[in-house]
Amino acid sequence: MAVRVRFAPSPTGPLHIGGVRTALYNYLFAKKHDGVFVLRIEDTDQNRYVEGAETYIQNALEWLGIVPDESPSEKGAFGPYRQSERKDLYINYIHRLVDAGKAYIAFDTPEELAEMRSAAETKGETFIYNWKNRTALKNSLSLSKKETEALIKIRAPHVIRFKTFSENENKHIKLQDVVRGELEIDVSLLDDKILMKQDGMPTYHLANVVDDYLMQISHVIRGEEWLPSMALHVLLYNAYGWKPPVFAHVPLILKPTGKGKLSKRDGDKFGFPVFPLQWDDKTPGFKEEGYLPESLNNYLALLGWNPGGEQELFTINELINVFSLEAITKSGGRFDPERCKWFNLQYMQQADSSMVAAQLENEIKNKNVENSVVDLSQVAKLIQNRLTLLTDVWKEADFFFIAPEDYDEKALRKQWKDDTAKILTAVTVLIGSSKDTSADALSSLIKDYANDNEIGLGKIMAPLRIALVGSLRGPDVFEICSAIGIENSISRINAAIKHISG
RNA sequence: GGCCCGUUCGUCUAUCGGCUAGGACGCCAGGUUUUCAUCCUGGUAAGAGGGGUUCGAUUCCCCUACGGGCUACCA
Repeated sequence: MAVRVRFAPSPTGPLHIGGVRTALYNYLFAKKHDGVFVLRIEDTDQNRYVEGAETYIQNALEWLGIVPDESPSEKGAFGPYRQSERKDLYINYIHRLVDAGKAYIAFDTPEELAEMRSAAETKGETFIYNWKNRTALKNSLSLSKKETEALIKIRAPHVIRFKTFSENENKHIKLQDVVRGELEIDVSLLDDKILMKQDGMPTYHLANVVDDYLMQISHVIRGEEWLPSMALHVLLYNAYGWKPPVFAHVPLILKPTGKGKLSKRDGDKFGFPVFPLQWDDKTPGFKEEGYLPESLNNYLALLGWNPGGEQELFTINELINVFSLEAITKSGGRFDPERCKWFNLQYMQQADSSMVAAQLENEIKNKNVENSVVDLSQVAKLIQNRLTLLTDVWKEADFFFIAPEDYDEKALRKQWKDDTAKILTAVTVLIGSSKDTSADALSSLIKDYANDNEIGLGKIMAPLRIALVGSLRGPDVFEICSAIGIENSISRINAAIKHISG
């Protein structure tokens, strides 16, 4: 059987990190089996539709490299891929169920239902619209055919409900889930879910089942929040006489600490992104925070799935190779920002340094910094292995472009001695006369000088660094010297001497 | 409240009845880097509790506890 999977978000906001992982698993599974990965937009709720969300979802998947084979923008043979554009189709399928006596028309208003619910609650009971009370409520099962037709004729607001379970049927059905194994569900406890809303749009449940069937979806890989409705979905497949797909419910991603599902607010609270890309002006995404998509994929893949070995770093192709639904974890996983960062650090170190140079160029442009002497690709190579996030570049390289204006007090107290000014002045003379300005040449020049004059290298290195950088940080001093140029270095040293000693 | 799912170091996880319970993140300690970061080495730390089944249970079953999800004319 050909593998066809789908990722089916609703466009109610930015794609969440949990959604990203679900999409990733679908993608990996599809690619592993030479299958097709479908993106379907589930926009049946017109009230919750958010402008720009669909575009966001597509952009985010593209950034991550989890690109669908079929989607609203990448047409396939099973479109349209937006549920709002498939309305007529659903109506048709819903009426089939009504005609077959497997669904019915209900006239109860939301207010009436809410009232019954709260009435039941005050008695300590739960109101469920199902086989026990459906004949006592206002619907085509309790009303006569004439009454029903009359109501339809005057366009009385109504919904269509699924006759989930009837008294003479088997109460228990068995479900198969790849992740969880066999589940036995008492379907007499289920309610008669609404298939078509008052506005004529189908609900998620109906549209989802019909689309998965029509789009020939072979495996449904989705979040665990759908596990409770799996029985209903299987019942719907049965009602149509369709063979259900294989189901795999993946565990949820939980907050780093505390309780519950990871939410947008957690990102704000703990200072890490929860969306792949920036959504509104306030909330930067993983991209803007300097995470690489490969690293996010790698981290997320391993949060809730594990191939069994001790390997941690996987390219996307390696992930595709070893991915299996059976190896998905059963329990929910906490999102660990620290571990996520560690993965990014690994990928930063392996990245092409031209990416670092490009980022540097952006920063310089954004900050309106003048630069005519410093070679960006040289600096990129010097700082690359010091970066955790791509956006760390400025933090690690600012001093290459901007001379220090003040100097670290603590470092000065410890490292700046009475004779430092004299020694550094000698250093300026030395490097100023050197024809070879490579880091190696400067290094041996200074080391020879220290040797010949019996000056401890420590008396030179730390002050020199302070003079050039402003504090005790950064790559090798001579590399810095060489990168910013001799002229520049000398003027920084003189400025420091003037500022500190005199 | 009802229904469903889950439970191995703080976190992500390995183990598919026989282990001194392995790895990774984090943390701690050393080392390299005459700075800082990276990096290297070592250390820290776990089978929720109680019953069974078995020669033997982290692994299989039951109960309890705890955690999570669902319970909309939302997905």
